[in-house]
Amino acid sequence: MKASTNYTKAVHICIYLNIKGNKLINSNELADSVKTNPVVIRRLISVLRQYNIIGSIPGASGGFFLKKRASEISLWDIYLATREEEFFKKPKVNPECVISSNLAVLLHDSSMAAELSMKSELSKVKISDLSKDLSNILREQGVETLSE
Amino acid sequence: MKASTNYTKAVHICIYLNIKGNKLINSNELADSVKTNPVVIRRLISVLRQYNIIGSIPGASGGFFLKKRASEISLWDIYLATREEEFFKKPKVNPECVISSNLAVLLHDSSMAAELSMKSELSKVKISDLSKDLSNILREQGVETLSE
DNA sequence: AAATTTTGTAACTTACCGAGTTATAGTTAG
DNA sequence: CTAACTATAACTCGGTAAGTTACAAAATTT
Repeated sequence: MKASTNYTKAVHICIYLNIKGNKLINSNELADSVKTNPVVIRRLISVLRQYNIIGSIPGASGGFFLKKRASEISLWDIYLATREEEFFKKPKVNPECVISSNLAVLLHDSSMAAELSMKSELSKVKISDLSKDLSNILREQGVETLSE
Repeated sequence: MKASTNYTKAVHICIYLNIKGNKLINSNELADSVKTNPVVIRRLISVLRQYNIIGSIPGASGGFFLKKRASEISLWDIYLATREEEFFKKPKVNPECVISSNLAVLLHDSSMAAELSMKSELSKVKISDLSKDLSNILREQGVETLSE
């Protein structure tokens, strides 16, 4: 499996946009929240845009917004958008070894099945659910400020 | 998800040991097959040993062997042994952001569920199955030499 | 329409970490 | 006792995710 924090960052961004409502949020504000660089945000969002999860408006007072309702964006959607090409990363093939040169084929089916099995679980959870969960956590913590 | 080729390498090693039968195989031979360094092999096997998948015998004419029958080692066993601590890698927490500081909690349940959902799929496939699949592939390719 | 604010992206740099290497202590066979 | 191994610590190397700089393009503001 390929390393990446993109999944987690993408969830963060979606919850942020959801909480802020219908306002356009720019990459600077998102970068502050995620504590990273605005370019990193724009790069990640350019992928999420291809998957129709986030929309963007360029130009002065432009910014980003959820392209779908939060109840229509699942963790599986975000997983699909941010996942790496290969589920299990393969080491370089040793052509002199019959095992090595056939490993990808040998593992293909089970890898696909394993990845697909996550779909049913991750599809259950929507961004709207997580926003709600967050509200509850903050209420328990005595924090009242969520949106402003 | 954390990057690592350990899962694939571990499967390779197990198939290799299985095909070679009851002989002890040393880290040099395994390293040649996987095309890596003997230390890399020993490091990986030291983990697999903790999970009772592979055994080792030190000293002259020592080496490695499958600790269980190939039909009792599933891909899930190997996944468990070689997986990284966290299913989805988290970026560093921004304590000033209520989303960031609660993300791990928010995503915990669905991450666990997703990972566990793979169990049923990966448990189905045993090292003995893969060895058999490999034999079939090689037979189709007209290659006769598997063990020696 | 000029100035300003923002996205989009390419190109470069930095930092981290998996992988590879070196070195050495410990273990067993012969 | 020596040779052939494993076990593991400590170090280096290299690839790549992340961060940065730069600037073109787009839209708003004045």
